[in-house]
Amino acid sequence: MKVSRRSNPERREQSREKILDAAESLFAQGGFNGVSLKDIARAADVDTSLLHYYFVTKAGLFAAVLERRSEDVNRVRSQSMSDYAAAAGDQLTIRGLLQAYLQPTFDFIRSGGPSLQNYLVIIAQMNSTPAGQIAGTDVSPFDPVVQEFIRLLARARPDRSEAELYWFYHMLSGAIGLSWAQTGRIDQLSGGQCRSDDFEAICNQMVSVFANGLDRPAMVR
Amino acid sequence: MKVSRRSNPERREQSREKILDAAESLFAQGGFNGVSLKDIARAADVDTSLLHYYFVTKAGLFAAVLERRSEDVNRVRSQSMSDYAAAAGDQLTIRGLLQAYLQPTFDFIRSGGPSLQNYLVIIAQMNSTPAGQIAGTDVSPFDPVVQEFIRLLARARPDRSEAELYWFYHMLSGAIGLSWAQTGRIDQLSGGQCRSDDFEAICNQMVSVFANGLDRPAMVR
DNA sequence: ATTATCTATAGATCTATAGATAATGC
DNA sequence: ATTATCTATAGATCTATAGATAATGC
Repeated sequence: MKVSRRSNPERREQSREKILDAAESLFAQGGFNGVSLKDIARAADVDTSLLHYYFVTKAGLFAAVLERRSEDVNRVRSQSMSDYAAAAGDQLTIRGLLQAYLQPTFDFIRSGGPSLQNYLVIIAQMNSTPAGQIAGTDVSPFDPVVQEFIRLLARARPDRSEAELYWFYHMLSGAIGLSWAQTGRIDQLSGGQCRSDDFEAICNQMVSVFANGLDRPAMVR
Repeated sequence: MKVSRRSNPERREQSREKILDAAESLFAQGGFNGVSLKDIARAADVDTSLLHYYFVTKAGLFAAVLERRSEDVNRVRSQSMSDYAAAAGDQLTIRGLLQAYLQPTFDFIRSGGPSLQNYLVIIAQMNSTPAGQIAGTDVSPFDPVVQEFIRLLARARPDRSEAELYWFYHMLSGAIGLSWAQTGRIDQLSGGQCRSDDFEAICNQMVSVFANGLDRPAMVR
């Protein structure tokens, strides 16, 4: 009956992933404090002590969940933006930039499956959570890419102040976060005309509204 | 030493408020599951059992916190919108509507003190939380006012589809929620050029960007 | 007499650890 | 020999309740 014979690195990797998947899914549903290690262990079909063996503490496990996917998202975004910046040269437009910033992320979500979606639900919740509510997870791993985005915005619209551009990002970020959170609220409000998981529509609408939002001269009456 | 002599209704009211204030503040900081009844009791300077006496369960206390201020916010918004609608008649503009929807809320926040701000932090967190994460608090008390807002948007822009307007609200709602949450993230990103508690700036920027966002014809290339 | 408040505690659950067992390494 | 996994349990904490005490009501 000993069909397994997985190597130790294999066992380690597979167990870690199994635990991270379960944790990701449950943290997305219940938040950091709404889920117990026992819940996660049960979902991953291992014992609680194994979570401690690999991740030491609950906060360590949560941090590992966040770490696992942040690089991928950053890479996709960063790549798309620098491609666009290179192609556009001096002809940067807000619309083009927004498209380059948003499109690949939403494409990535759709192709990334439920794990990535759970990850983004967690990110979305953290995004609207006062810093320091969850121990040791205050810094945003996306900051460098965001700063690059804002630098490019400034190149496309040199007439706007930095503060205006940061506020613009603040609003955009709110809209993105709410979209990632997939709360189903807009589905209910609209009586089914909009669906929280219709990322293509969200992305198009977002590009359109925010591009227009910044394209006009500042403070038009 | 018996200086007190407060009537029973007074004692009841004052105790309830004291507990609700403490709960509001702590729930805002830690979320529903990040705070214990003992924490709240300590902050309110009463015993845990008194929380059960007045609110029966933890979920009941949370619901009471939400209930206490929702009417005020709704009234202020509703009033401002109908005033504007009456004054503008057939000349509704997106900018005017946004102003009417956003301005009084943000004014209210500034004049409302820390309790109202704590309340809105909680609302903001719930807004980007999957429905049903916290027991018995799935319905949004703001829905009727939101629907009224969207009806007026449709009157101002009859060329837009309902779905577009709902998506527009979705984005606006994300931006509002993130602002209420006061996470301090934009402060850090902008190196202090923007402040999460500068509600006047937020409101102005929001009116400007979102008004332009919808003012142009749909799907301009 | 009734309402508000506190004391004491049950019963469940939660994170974390020590130490045993099972599998792989070579 | 080393690494992965499980058993068993400590110690803390959490929600909730039963029942006693203190204050107000009239």
